[in-house]
Amino acid sequence: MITIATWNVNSIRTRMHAVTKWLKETAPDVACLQEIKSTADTFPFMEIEALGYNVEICGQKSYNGVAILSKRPMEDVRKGLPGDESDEQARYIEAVISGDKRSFRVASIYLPNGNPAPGPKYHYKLAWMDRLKLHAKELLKFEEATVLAGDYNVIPEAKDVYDPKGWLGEALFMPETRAKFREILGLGLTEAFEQMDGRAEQYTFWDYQRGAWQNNEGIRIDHLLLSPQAADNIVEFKIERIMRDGIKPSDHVPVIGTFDF
DNA sequence: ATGGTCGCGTAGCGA
Repeated sequence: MITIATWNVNSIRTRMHAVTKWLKETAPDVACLQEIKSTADTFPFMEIEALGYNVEICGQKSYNGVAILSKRPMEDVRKGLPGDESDEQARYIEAVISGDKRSFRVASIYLPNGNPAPGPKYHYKLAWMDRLKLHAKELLKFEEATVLAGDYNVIPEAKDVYDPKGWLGEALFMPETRAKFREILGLGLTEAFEQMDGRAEQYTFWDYQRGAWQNNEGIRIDHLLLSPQAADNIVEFKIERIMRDGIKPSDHVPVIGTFDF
């Protein structure tokens, strides 16, 4: 079995206490991280490698930045989302990893927030989603197991937000955003979340402000999107809600899929 | 009540 996690850590250096504890206890085979807010010269490679992980990053100073940590070697590492050579924001990295039964491709995605909407930031978000759609379409042609993991900054449905009416004007929940997300799914991807026995609400983010965590005012924006070959082999899906507690938590919690790869 | 909290980096922006 292979466990693949996605977690927006909101700065790798500030989060190292929680990250090292998590890598020891949860010990995912693959961890896709977002918002590392570091470049290679400030990323804590040594500490993470000492825990048995190979590390690949697409870094940026102060903002954004994504990484893939993998217990197994990574091949065909690609940094940056294709489709716009002028885009300098570090929001995409992918790699191919061998499981016991088959190899799989995994991506760590930090989709733009897009607020305020409308405006240039929202335009950038939608354009970025168009590029992701094009790239996902290319990846699906391989007909291989593919897991597109990350902070999508998309609330798919009303059930995924504590106050749907209050969020209608937000870039994360606007009809055009959700329609674009559905377009991407429409290529033939499925959400790993659909594997859950969906009783209670299942949020992945709670704002630091206004006691959002204490009041369970959360949203579900961290997703695992699966190619058919990955969806056929998922055996478990978990949201590590408990990670929102503790010392200096990220505002996001890890989301983890287990695959028979 | 136009607030509140983080992180980066040391002012003010991004989320």
